[in-house]
Amino acid sequence: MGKADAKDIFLSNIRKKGLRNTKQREEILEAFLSADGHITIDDLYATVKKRDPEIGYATVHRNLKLMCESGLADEIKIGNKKARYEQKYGHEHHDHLICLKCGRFIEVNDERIERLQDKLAEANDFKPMRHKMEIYGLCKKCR
Amino acid sequence: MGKADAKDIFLSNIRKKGLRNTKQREEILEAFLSADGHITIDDLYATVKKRDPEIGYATVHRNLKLMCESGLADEIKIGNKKARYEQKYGHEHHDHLICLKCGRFIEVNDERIERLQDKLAEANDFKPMRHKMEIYGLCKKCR
DNA sequence: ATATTGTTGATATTAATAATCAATATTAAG
DNA sequence: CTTAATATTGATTATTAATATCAACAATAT
Repeated sequence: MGKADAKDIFLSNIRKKGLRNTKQREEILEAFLSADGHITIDDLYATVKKRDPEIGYATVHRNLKLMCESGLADEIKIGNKKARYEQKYGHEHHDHLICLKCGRFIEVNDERIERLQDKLAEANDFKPMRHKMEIYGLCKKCR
Repeated sequence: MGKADAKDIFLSNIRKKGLRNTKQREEILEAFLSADGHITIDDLYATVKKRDPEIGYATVHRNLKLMCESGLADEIKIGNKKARYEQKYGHEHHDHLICLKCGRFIEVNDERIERLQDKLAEANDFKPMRHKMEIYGLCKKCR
């Protein structure tokens, strides 16, 4: 579950689509895998820019989308705010508690809830594929 | 839980904010309370326009937001799609199963999940205020 | 080497939402 | 009823985030 594995996955997905590898692609991937938390495209762009000031915003945008398609990144959209991205490969599924005051994202997971969600879907003749659960409120520091 | 009550709540909230009532406001509220399901601003605008072609889009937009603030309407944002609004007053809290193929929204509720969500928040020293749970997949017809 | 075709980076476009503002309507006060 | 104060409307413009466009360039296969 190291960075190397994630890179391999990305590369093989790229190839599968008939796409090519480039130094920009590698730099952006490397930067994303080194980042943690829930970052925006702007955050990643700023990081990448430090290493290579020649890289453009569009390239970061495109490649982040590509990482999502490859299963390495996950997009989180809250209202009309900018989308945030988190690592997916080697990270367990989780949901979020989101502080309305400081904006902090707390990652949580509850197996019982997960099971009940599946049952709930089943009871409605619905085939669940993914889900999103966000609890908004006040975190430890802000309550 | 009739329409009249909802209107009273809206009116009193309006007044509390030092705002005024207008015929447009009443028409838009009436149209919203008569609509059902998960409608967009455009949907509501079209309905209102039939009764009174003079009413502008901005007015519908503003007043729908005002209904949200008054607790009569709830906004549902899915990705970058247009926001949808549903009635809140006199309607139980519920979550959604969303079909990825036909776009259908199925309203669901599970008390056990609700309780576990509260416990989950509590276990993280988090004060929950509202939450969103959406399960994406394929509905009965599309699976 | 060279032809092919995907990639990049600057910029333009799209789409949803919200802000602006002059004309108008509502409300309270005299 | 009249008037002053101020909120509302509706057309338009501005803002914001996300994505598309395209000429110059780079990666790949032959």
